[in-house]
Amino acid sequence: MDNATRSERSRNAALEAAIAIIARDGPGRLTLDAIARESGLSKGGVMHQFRTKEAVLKALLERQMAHFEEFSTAYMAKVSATSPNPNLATQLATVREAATSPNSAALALVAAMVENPSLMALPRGREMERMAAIREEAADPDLAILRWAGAMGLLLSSLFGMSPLSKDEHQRLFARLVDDAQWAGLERPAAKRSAKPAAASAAKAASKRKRA
Amino acid sequence: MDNATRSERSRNAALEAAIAIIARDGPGRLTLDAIARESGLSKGGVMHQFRTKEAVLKALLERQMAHFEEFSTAYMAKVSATSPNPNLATQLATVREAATSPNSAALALVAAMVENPSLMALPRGREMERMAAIREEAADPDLAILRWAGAMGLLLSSLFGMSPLSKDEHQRLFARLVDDAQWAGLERPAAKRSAKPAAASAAKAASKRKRA
DNA sequence: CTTTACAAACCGTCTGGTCGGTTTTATATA
DNA sequence: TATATAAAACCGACCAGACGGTTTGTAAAG
Repeated sequence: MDNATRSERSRNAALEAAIAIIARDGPGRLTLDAIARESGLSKGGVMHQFRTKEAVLKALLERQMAHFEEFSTAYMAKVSATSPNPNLATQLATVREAATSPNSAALALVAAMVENPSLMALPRGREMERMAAIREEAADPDLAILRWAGAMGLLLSSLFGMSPLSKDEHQRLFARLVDDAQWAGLERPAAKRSAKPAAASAAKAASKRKRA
Repeated sequence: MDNATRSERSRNAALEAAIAIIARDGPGRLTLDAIARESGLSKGGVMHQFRTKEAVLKALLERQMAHFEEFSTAYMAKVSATSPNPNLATQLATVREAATSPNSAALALVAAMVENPSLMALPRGREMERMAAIREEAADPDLAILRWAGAMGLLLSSLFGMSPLSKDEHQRLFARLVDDAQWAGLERPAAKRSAKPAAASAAKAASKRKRA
């Protein structure tokens, strides 16, 4: 086996093991020894790939971010032509993806924040860019953010193991969040002037609607 | 000093210390020694009040649940007469309260899930009841849940230290979530029959206002 | 005098990290 | 092609400190 791919396989095995441990035993049980046991590597082997535990967490985070970045850009390419708010659509789809896939890589977030909260700076930065993009394109920025927040609520509360919702409900709620048509009724102007709330902006929104 | 109150003061000091540690250093740094240091008690003293670390976590959780329970019932009493959906209103207000107060007792949740995810069963159970109540009273149950999910998204993402929102934005978004008038435009029937989406159901929802 | 609240030293285990050595792969030379 | 050599991947014993928890002792409350 090629040396580079050997390394990569080991790194991968370690990170997969880490995620499995977090999902099964909780983030508090994520130790270097546990990773070694779970991955089949020796502790020395793990330490050769990651010089410290923080390095593991960082790699986990970056891996997860890269994964969703990829998903995002692919989805974005699909909808950017047809949707009036492709950034929001993409983010909602991405969050749904994260919430749906079992052993979601999003568990990396939990682990990072447990061990070293300052690691959250990276994902937070990325999140800010995305929110800005969502605001930018939205007829009603706050409403767009609230739809995004709704998706995050569904994701995080299930990640926390405290979501009281069934799979079906989850799916249905996400579907509604994604569907622009269902939110067109109450868009409000971007602030600036007062304006009569519902009627005017609703008409405006309806006129530019574009459904698949 | 009375013996009972002496105990209570110690217990309290330990729990306060625990929350301070979680907020400052992250849940991974919450140890019995740290609690002893932070609270001024000796480790023996802490262990006298809580026989195990899990007992600390449990007490922390129960304390937090009791706190928000109290807030909830008080708020509920205020609005139950005037609001068509007092449960939703109360939950939104409670979540806002949790998100707003610094060193939110909600940090107990994070700590619990780190150390022993199964502890989340208690809050999850309580949450299910609340969601059921919200659904019950809502003209458009899914929309109500989504408003609740939005609030949770704002809370949890700031709890995670990954909220990109400013205080002002936070406040404004919560205000909009709470304000029923801003959501009246797009209510949809409780499923059952199909119905023409926006216009018809909006009118219907408006007409039936209060039913309970 | 008994019970309760606390202190402090202590114990076995686990944790993150180090280190010397072994095996596997890559490269150079003949 | 065979061989010597360097470099990378990997192993597993080891270490110091931190961890959850126990034990023993003491002062205050009842």
